[in-house]
Amino acid sequence: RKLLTDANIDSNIAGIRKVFERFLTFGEGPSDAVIMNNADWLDALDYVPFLREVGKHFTINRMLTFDSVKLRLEREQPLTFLEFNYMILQAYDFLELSRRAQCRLQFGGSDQWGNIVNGIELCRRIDGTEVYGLTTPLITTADGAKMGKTAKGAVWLNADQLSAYDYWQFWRNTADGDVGRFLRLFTDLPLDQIAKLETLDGAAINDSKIVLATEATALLHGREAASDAKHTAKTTFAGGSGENLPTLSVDDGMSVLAALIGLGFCASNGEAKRKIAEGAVRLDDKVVGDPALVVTEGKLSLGKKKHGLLIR
RNA sequence: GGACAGGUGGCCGAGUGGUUAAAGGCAGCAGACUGUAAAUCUGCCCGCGCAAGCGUACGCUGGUUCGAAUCCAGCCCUGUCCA
Repeated sequence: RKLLTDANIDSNIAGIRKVFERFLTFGEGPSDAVIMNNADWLDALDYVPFLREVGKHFTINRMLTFDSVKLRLEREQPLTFLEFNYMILQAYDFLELSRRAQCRLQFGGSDQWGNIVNGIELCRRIDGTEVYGLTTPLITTADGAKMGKTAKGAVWLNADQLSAYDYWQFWRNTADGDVGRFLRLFTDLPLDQIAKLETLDGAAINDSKIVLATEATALLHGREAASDAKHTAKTTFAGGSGENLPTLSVDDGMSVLAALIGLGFCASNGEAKRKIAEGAVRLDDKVVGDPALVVTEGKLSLGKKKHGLLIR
């Protein structure tokens, strides 16, 4: 595991906060959310007192039984003492959170189960407080892959990394078999409505995917951005040019290659040329065959899904 | 500190002097088929160039050689075992 610098950590905290602000209210009110930094207590720890007060509650025997440790050892992969301690520190975090902020529930992916359970035990043993854990299964797609990959890499929640339109497209391209499950997990729609949506099959399931995309996008980016994305997709895929597509203002004499790069569709001239040779590039729905073509304005497309507007 | 093994393209992994911009797999992109799905098939997959070609690249720095990912030296890092 890579060690992060303080500056990295600060920017990560800021990024996480930005995303969570979509869903939570941060502030001073009784039910408002707070972000706490475990460096506040971990940095101040004295090793020996920590071992005496916290370390005595952990047996190696028990730590070795947790999957995170057991699997590493079974595979004969190295596990440093630093990493081995991670479980104890996360348990201690729960204790501190329960003390400082009356935190009672720790929520995480199922891979965090061991860490969470250890925190629960520690709170009970040291303070006698009763705290709880809740884990969710790791979400995989119908074909068994971990979620988190999309056409452009990770599914970023931050709009700077992935626009609302691209986020909408991610959900729009959900595999058929995932639609019902994802509607339940990632939207707030009533369950009876979801039950209806997931009975659609064949081409009709596309309507369910549009609902999924719009609802999921509305939660993260707002209802308006979701509607815009839906509208853009509709006009774009119906053959017209949606007005919310990424745009690029073209300079005089700009080549189609430069335009493809400018829109972020291709990483290099070489890639852009290859795509043209493959017949993947279209300008106003007409295939572009000449890499030297000078573009002025219109809708530039790479493949079926990537579209951008060229403006003067 | 010692012995051994290893560090190759986003990842895994082959390659032990020229035919190596580097096998194969995964991931990714595109084309066909479709429903903006899945599966399948096909092509692509370091950069620049229309091209011939050029430039970079196999942990780092030097060296040997006409020629090095491949050989040599030193260093750094990782792992296993010993102290």
